[in-house]
Amino acid sequence: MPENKNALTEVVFYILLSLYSPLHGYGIMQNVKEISGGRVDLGPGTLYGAINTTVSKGWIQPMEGEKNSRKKEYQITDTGKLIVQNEISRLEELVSNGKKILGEDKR
Amino acid sequence: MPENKNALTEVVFYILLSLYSPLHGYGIMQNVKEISGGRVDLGPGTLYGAINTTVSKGWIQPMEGEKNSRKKEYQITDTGKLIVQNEISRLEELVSNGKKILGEDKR
DNA sequence: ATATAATACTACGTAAGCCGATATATCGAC
DNA sequence: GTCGATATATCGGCTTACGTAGTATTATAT
Repeated sequence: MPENKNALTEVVFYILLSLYSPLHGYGIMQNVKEISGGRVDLGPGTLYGAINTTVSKGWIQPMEGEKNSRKKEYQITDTGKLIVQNEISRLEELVSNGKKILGEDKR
Repeated sequence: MPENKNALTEVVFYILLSLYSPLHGYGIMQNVKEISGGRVDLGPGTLYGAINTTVSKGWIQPMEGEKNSRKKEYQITDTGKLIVQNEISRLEELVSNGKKILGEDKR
């Protein structure tokens, strides 16, 4: 059976990147928009949906304690870091394959 | 309104790359598998579905003539080449953002 | 001759992703 | 004291992508 089951969406990728430092949902929304140069702009449905699926996959986790604030913080897990590294490798493969073809096309 | 409508799927990206030289459907299937190192393996539904959507978007087009063979060849259009270039830029942005965060994390 | 590979294509189902709307609550500024 | 920004969360629906299975024809190998 064909199995292409590794690609992350841009949304998930940026959420994972954002959580290398602990951050709460709303902060993720802002941070993703900022580091993507405004290109990736999350609505609440997208954001909290993605948070839930990544939590249930064990890629991020809510932080302990923190009862004093209404902010709910998350951080990336070791599994999540692995996923990010694999994704970067995959992306680099795409870029390198793409550039190879583009180079041949120029000449 | 938020609009994150630029990301290509791996399947479409590799199909576009394959068509920098004219190629028929079945050949695309084999070529994609080869240049992706076996990672991307298309079934017929996926392949011809993607061919149809990219044709209707004007990213690829069937080649003229060629009545002698039952092979139906396609090639990438100028629009398609633009799409590929934008996609590579987008991918490079992801990689560079990713590596920046990873670098900070190591130290 | 016949089986197998090459080649093209459709129909259908399912899952995932993303988004808008909506609800609710608090904080700070003016 | 009111309004905009901050903050969390759910629901329902739309769209797209992908895969499986099937149909059909022709070329090639044995």
